[in-house]
Parts: sequence; structure tokens; C-alpha cells
Amino acid sequence: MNNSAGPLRPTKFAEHKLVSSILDGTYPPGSTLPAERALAGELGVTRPTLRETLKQMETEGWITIAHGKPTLVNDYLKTGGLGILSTLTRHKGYVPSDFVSHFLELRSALMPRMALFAVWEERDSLLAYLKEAEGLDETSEAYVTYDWGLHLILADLSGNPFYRMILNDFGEMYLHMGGLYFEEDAHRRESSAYYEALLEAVEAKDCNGASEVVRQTMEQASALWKSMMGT
Amino acid sequence: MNNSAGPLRPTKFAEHKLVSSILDGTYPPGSTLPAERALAGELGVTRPTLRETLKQMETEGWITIAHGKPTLVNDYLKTGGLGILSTLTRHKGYVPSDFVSHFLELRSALMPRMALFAVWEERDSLLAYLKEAEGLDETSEAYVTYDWGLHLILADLSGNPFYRMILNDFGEMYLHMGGLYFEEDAHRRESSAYYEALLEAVEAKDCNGASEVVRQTMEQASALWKSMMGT
DNA sequence: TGACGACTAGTGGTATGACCACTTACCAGA
DNA sequence: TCTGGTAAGTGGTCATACCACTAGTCGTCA
Repeated sequence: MNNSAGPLRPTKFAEHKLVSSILDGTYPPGSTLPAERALAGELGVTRPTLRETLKQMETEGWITIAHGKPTLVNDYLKTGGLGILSTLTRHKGYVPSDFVSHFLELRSALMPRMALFAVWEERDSLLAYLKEAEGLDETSEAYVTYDWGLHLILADLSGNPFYRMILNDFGEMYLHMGGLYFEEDAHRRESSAYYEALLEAVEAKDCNGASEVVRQTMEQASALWKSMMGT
Repeated sequence: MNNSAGPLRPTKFAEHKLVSSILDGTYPPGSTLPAERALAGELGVTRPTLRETLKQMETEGWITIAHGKPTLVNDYLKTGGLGILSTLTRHKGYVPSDFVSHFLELRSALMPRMALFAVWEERDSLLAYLKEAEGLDETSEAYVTYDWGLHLILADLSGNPFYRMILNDFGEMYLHMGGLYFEEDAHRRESSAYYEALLEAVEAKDCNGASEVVRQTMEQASALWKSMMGT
């Protein structure tokens, strides 16, 4: 499993190089990329390969390609969708430091609502999942995986597909960041308590109660993170 | 301006054909696509062109490409991000009918929060924008554009870039659907009242009040739509 | 007989080089 | 001065050959 040292396939290499160049200011937003033939030469790949990469970057919102005109570099935070997140995550170091707190803030708006609908509509699969929480290994990986799975289940059961889609876009970022978060024993214990409280509310068929548990936990996590970074 | 009858460039044609084939069940989720060489032949395009299209569809979450294995068709509602929305919108007829109500539901969760932060942080540009509402032409286009612009401004002023990114993904869909919604005189009048109420709250520096105005309007719009479709 | 390993067909990945189509700006003619 | 064509630059497509990974087959060896 050559994880770190893999020579990178040309198409991946080109993407990585280009995104890096945009992020570090070599090709700042508003500027134009070199012509495809020239750019291909610089990167050491052929034009068809380069174009596959460019098309991908375009659908993610990094650039705008137009026939006859030079390719334009976008202000990705303004014009891009959530799709850029997965790519951004792979470029550690360029992820704005406040992205996590912004995500937590957003999550506070979404999760309580998802929980409300989820518990109301269907509880069986949710109950089954929550009961697995007891046997969790005390490892970071186990907790991130489980925690993210809980997010997804709530999204699915809410009946609104958009919740799931939004989470999908955040997936890579969450698994990456959460991996660090759950290294701490205290954080794992806190989450365990959250799972228990939620289980209790769900068993009591208490929609509003469950939603409230989620809300408090989310707000708390958000506030906790802000205070951690603030100091 | 050949809008409707344009012969469609090969790459666009291929995308449209493939997405249609996935949506109508020709290539159902879980199945595999024909080999690239064969598929290129069927579609009447060359392989490099086909591949550009496939790479785009992959980044949007429609399919999963793996070296050596046949290309897999995903269950886009499960694995895809919000990126598929723009493409989906272009395929009218296949947009699930309840997508609008689901969007309105999601919006109810997001906009009040955005408004709260926006009014708190900065009010000047918001005030300026809200004051433009009076001189709006009584046309559908004018209203959709303005209404969507208000969404974007609130997102930007909230300070959380994710709100803007989410809206960006919904952009095409909103402009399309909203175009129909604002055909009705009653709907335009209702929105006008909303803009006025919001302006009032913002001028009074009343964050919570503004947020509440937004919340009520969003909930009301959501409920209204559901009752319209329910009958 | 069973497990291991090379072989091979099928599929995606990349490379070349040529040509088509759109955009822009420059320049010649009215 | 205005107009229209023309040429250069850029993205879009084509055609074909070859490289690289996967999985199933089949022969070999213990």
C-alpha cells in the first residue's frame, strides 16, 4: 500500500500541482492560466491528460473554461460549491484554520432538524445503531467512523436527501479532522455520553427531546472549539 | 443566439445522453457502464472526448471510475454531493417533484441563522440592497434575480463561507424554479412585504428580530408550498 | 489433490500529432 | 471614421497506438 511515496499518476499530479499553484498565489483568482499546450509542457503531461484534469477542476468550481478565451481562475470561495472541499482537504496546510469552526457552526443549524425528523419518521434502524455505541473500541478510528455514521443515518432518516448530500461533501474533511479530535480520551468520553443521552430520548419516542440533545451537543462542541482556538 | 436548437458539442451531448440514460434506468445505479471504447462508439464520439465527460461526471458523483475495473454507476442520492444539482436541473422531467419542498425545508434551517450573523456583523451593504427593493420591475425575472441576490448577500455577510457555497450549488435550480414562482402577482407582493419587514428590523439593529422575520417567512413559504402540492 | 503462480484477456490511463471552432485584435478598404 | 475581413491565439475534437491495472484461467509444483 504505497500511501505516501506513490509517484502519483500524471492526472493526479497535474491536479495537485495546479491546485497548489492556485492556493499559493502563483495563479491568483482573477488571473488566467497559461495556454493548454504550454501548460501541458510545463507540467510534463500531454494535453488530453491535462484537459481531463482541467474539466474536473472546472466542475468543482476552481476555474472557468471558455472556447476561444484563456482559462480563468475563479475566486473559489465565491463561485465554488461544496465540491471543492474534498480537494481542499487533500492539500493540508491550505485549509483555512477557521474552516472547522465554520463547519461546526453549520452543523449546529442542520443536525437538530435532521434529528427531529429522523426520530419522528423512523426509529428502528437508529435505535439499532445507537446500541452499537457501547462496544466501541477505544481508538480514534473507531470513534470517527461511528460518529460520522451517526451523522449519515440521521440525514438519511430525515427524509430530505439534501442533508445527506451536504454531509457527503464534508465527508473527507470530517474524517480527517475528526481523526485528530478523537485522539483525546476526554472527547471520546463526552461523545459516549452524547450517544447514551440520544439513545434514551429515542427510546422514549421523544422527538423534541432528541432534537434538543443534539442541539446542545452541537452548540457545545462549537463553543468548545472556538474557546480552544481563541486562546 | 441559438438557445434551444444548438446541435450540442460532442462533450455536452455525451454528458446529456449518459445522465439521461442513468436517470431513465438504462444504466441503473449499481450497474456498470459499457467499456469506454464501446461506449464512445455508441455515442459517436472519440474516447478522449468521452473520458473528459466521464471525469466530470465522476467528480459530480454520478459514477466511480477505477483502473482495470468497469466503471460503476452510483446511487447519486446516496454518494453524490450537491454538485449534481446543476446537472440535474438541466434535465427537466427527472427532477424529483419534492426537491423544491426539500430545499425550502433546508433553507428554513439556514437562512435565519445567516440573517442573525449578517445583521450583527455588518449592516451597511445589506441596508443598501434592501432599499433597492422598492424600484423593482414587476417582472418574474427581476424578482428572482433580486431575491436570489438577497440570499447571497446574507450568506456572504454571515462570515461563514459554507453558506455561500451551499447556495452556489442550488443557484441554477433556484433561478429555474423561482422563475415560475414569481409569475404570480400574489407571490411578488408577499415578497415585497418580506423585504420591507426585513429592512425595518435591520434599520433598528435588531438581529433577533431580523432573524425572526426571515424564519417566519421561510417557514411560511415552506408550508405554503407543501399545501399547494398536497391538494 | 490442493495451493500457488504465471499467463492472458478486458478495462481504464496516457501519449502523439493533426485538425476543427471560437474569440479577439489588428489592419486594409470604403 | 467606420466597416469588414483576415490572421493569430486559445480551447474543442479526432484518430490511433501503447502503457498499466484487475481478475479470471490454467498449468505447475508440492
